[in-house]
Amino acid sequence: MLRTNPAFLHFMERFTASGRESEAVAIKTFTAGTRLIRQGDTISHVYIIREGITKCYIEEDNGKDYIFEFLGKGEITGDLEGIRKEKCLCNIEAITPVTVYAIPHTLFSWLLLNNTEFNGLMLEELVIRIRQTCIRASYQQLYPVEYALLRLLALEAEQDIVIPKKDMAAYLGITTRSFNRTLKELRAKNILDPQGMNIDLTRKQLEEILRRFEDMK
Amino acid sequence: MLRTNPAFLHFMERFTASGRESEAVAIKTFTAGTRLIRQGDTISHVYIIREGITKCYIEEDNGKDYIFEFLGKGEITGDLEGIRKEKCLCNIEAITPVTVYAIPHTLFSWLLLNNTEFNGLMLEELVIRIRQTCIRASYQQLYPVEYALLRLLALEAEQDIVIPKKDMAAYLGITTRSFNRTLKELRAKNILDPQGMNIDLTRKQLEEILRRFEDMK
DNA sequence: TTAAGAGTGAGACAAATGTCCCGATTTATA
DNA sequence: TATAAATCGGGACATTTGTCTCACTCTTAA
Repeated sequence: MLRTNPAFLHFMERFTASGRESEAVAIKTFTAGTRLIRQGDTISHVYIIREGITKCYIEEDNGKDYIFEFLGKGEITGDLEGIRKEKCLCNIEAITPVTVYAIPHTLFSWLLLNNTEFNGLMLEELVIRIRQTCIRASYQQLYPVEYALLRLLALEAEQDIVIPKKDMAAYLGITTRSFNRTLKELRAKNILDPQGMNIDLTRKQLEEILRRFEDMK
Repeated sequence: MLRTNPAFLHFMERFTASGRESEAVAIKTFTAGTRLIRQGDTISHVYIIREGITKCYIEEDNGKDYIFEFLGKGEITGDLEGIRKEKCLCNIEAITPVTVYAIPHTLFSWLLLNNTEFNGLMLEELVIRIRQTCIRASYQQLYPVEYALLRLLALEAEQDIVIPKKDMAAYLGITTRSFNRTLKELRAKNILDPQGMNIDLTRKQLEEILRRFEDMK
């Protein structure tokens, strides 16, 4: 849900500290609500998030949004477009103030080709992304919304972040109305029986979720 | 829908023809219905499809299947597990007789590290896979089934292949009942050949249909 | 302090999808 | 060929999700 990549971040810290080719790397900041990348645009840089949280989403022609992931420290964006020169697939929007390393495509390609460590990190990142995207797509298609919602709440509690309802709904691919309804049903049922839901919830997570329910009242 | 990767296939043809390290590459065959890879297993080889069509799908605990893609010539599978040593994410099942190049993980890793062309092909493949998975997940979540189904039929017609209904439904993440119902509705709207599943439309006609649907909004 | 406006939650209804089941058709087998 | 078994399409109903709307709260500005 909120993905991070400490290894990538660490690499960039070392790389920028070591002068030389790293001069091309700029640091950019974005205020909350700004888009780092706009769907359909052609871009010339890859970003690696140094600080802050963004959402990665597609806007469909019918006006609906689908959020793929929330990206935090060390996550890379614009990489798909850096590898295959195509138009941007998703929007990347800052939901907190964000700082990034901006890497020009030329340097990005050079790193992929000449820096084994960077190349390996990139491969791993892509693999993780595919796995998570597949797991989520399947889960959301084949289980009732109630399950997916509960799982999302658990993740949110676990990572100790707060995501606006609108964004949660967009992440689940449902309307806020459905989101509210399901939330209400979960409350009414006193939720529990996580085992029946096939979700591993710790007592701590459950308590956190319940606490948040109270706040939502 | 049916993905292929001619560049990968071509690489393998050249590679196996050139002796040397390629001795480790074996050719395996599978009859229709057999699984090349079983979800949850630990594997030691990566496969590149030389001939035939497979389906790549997750089986959820509730017994439902979700098909991600149909994979044909030149597509690679087991690569995620070759890059990060994890248990298999998906099942890969032959739906026609299939022949593959079986590459041991040791050689696969070696190629990634030492063969720039192979590394590049792998990166591109992963990028394409992410793009397609994202586009589809979003589309299927945010548009009515009718749209997704029609699009699927168009793809099927375009690629001139026949996919069993059960698999089509699993690809769309719906039941066969829903699939049949939607099909019937499309027919009632004179969108499809009333004969049944066999689509008798040219590419051009299908495009016209899609355009009309856009207008219907 | 009040009034207009934005944002939010939920009721009522509509539409979409799943579940259960039966009868028709096809396939397999004696 | 005849009969049993399996498969398939679709009707009827239940459940889920979306749409529209309104009432309520919370600002903000006069």
